[in-house]
Amino acid sequence: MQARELLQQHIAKTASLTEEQFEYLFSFFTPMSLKKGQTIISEGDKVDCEYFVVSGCLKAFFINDEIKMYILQFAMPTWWTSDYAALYNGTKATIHIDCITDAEILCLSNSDREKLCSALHPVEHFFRWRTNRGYIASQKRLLSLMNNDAKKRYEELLAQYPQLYNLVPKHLIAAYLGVSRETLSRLHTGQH
Amino acid sequence: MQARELLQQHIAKTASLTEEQFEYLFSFFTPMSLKKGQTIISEGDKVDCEYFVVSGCLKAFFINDEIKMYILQFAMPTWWTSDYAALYNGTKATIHIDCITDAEILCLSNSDREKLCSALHPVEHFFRWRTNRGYIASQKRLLSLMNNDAKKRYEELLAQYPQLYNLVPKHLIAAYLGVSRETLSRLHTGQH
DNA sequence: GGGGTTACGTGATGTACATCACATTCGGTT
DNA sequence: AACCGAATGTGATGTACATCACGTAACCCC
Repeated sequence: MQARELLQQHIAKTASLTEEQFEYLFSFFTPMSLKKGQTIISEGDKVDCEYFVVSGCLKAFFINDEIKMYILQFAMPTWWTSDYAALYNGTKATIHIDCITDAEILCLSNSDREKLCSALHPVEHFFRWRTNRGYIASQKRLLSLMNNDAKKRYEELLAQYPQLYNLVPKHLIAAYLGVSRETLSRLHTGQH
Repeated sequence: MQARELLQQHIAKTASLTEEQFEYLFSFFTPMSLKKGQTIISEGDKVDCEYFVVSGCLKAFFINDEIKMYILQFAMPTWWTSDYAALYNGTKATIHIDCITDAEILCLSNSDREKLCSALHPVEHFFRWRTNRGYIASQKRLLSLMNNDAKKRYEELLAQYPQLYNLVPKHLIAAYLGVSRETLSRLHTGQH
């Protein structure tokens, strides 16, 4: 599906925009094509944009002591990603974002988003709802991390996103779950 | 400080409302006085409202197998709390909220919030920013939970909210950090 | 298509934390 | 002041997971 059409349908789920309004909104987005392994944000970067994923899969991750990696988010089509702390506070990036597969994305700068939110009430509504869903998902993951062991978390993840099993290497799934790759390899959940 | 004044100042930080607009907004809030130990939301309840804390301290927590408790949030003055997953999805509550101390709160129903967001663009802006800050804080906590040991998390919590040390019992702090009360008691961070 | 990097599996061992058990202290109630 | 339950400290022991070490299989890629 075309980037434009995908974004339009995605927004239409929570906000009603006229064709003209969407045209205006879409004019602020910059499309980009990315190769597997390509970096979008590195720690220490100035962060200007957030990204809407059209195709492919990105990962947003944190690196501790240049040794351990923790994945905050796998970003798949229709998902948004960025270093939001850096983007909203105007601070330097503390996380990295790169491509797990080839990907197409749409970039929206922080200032353009704010301009759009001011200009079009429905757009502000859309972004409130989007953040809201992210917040709720994040709270849920927090609880799961405190309450469940590695095996349960793995099963939950695969139940919710079965496509991850074949799409991303296991050591990245381990980094998302917060366990070592060796531990993940020993779980044996009955999947193949 | 009066509830009304506190809410007004709180909102003014991110949205400009005329006195008249704020008057309209405030008319949708219902004040409540609560006693220490009093329950606001129990697991299984229908959730209609979110709550703005005027004074006192609440806790939002999850109970696993009727044994273990995990605290999602300590809600202090000018903080908002509810079971947002239940509130937004119209599902039954999966968490509990009660009072750690006597407290005053302002209640806003889900439908009234949506009504206000539609009627007043600046109010929608305010709620977008509020959720945004919550999302960023939640991501930060997720990283801290994966990346830091119990002692480091305890020190971070006390650095950010020193008042918690004397305000809430240690076993609740342990439940927030995701460790047992015994482990917390053995940390010895140099605090008093 | 051989060579090197990356992914994955699995044993041995170490460690942070949970759990159980019990003692002690604190805070509120009559 | 005396009491009782809640909160806290601390030892002994168990366990989930990390870490280290090594082997093998899969995937690029000149």
